[in-house]
Amino acid sequence: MPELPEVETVVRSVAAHLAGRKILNARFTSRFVTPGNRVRLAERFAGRRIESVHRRGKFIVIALDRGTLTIHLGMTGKLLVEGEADQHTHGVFTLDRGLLLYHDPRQFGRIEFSEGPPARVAKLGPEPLEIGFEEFRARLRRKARIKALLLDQTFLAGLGNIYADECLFAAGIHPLAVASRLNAARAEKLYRAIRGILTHAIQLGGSSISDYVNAQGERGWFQMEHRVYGREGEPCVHCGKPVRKMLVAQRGTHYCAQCQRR
DNA sequence: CGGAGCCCCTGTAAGC
DNA sequence: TGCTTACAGGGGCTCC
Repeated sequence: MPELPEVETVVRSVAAHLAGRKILNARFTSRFVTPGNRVRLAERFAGRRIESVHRRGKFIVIALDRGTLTIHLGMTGKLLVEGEADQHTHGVFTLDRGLLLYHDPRQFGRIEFSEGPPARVAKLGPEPLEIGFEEFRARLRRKARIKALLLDQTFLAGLGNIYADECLFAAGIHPLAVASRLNAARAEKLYRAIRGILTHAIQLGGSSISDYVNAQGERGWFQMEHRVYGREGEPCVHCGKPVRKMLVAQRGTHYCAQCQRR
């Protein structure tokens, strides 16, 4: 489940490999990952030079000498700089030195080309690691449940289900708490939790729950630090009560009913 | 505006 | 044992 720390890790692990490279050709095989005319899409990339690789939210944004290549990993997407194509490889970029493979069994990811800045990226909210506390607090003035808001990419860009649960637990805030009713102290706890957890997770190379790996095929280690995600029924690390799971915004939500208050 | 529900997809695991 | 079903969740969509 690539969220901000995983995508950041992928970007860091792929940047040196891609910097300055020329795309000789591209080939796509999925009507889901690359909707529309796949041959025409591939033609857009042929001959282009890669100028930079950045992350914005959960998007990988690759600036070309003309246009932009934007990749979203969805649930099971992987970018790999080595290895061979198999039945789940839906994108192959042949470079003037080496290659870039896009692997995605569930095909929830997307590979897109845009002339200018990608439209999907323009709609994203602020970066969680760049936003200041005052702006964060101002954006919390919404009637939505805090968990739903954290998952909303127009609120903040990059949090997903795992880190939303971990941040709320660290801040002692119940997933169903109404965002606008969080006082300044609790809002600041959440703000610090988001910064701390994302930073720590990036340092550990992200969370490898099932099959997430970086571009070199290496796993992350932050899953060892999860306090509530995937721990339903296990004792809370603070109070010992069993970690509970419920559905919020159609997502499995892990929390401690004792430690997290509305 | 907010939320429920459905959809895209496939590997894995649980249930019968 | 083997088949069927549920689940995992990022994001987009419609409807209320």
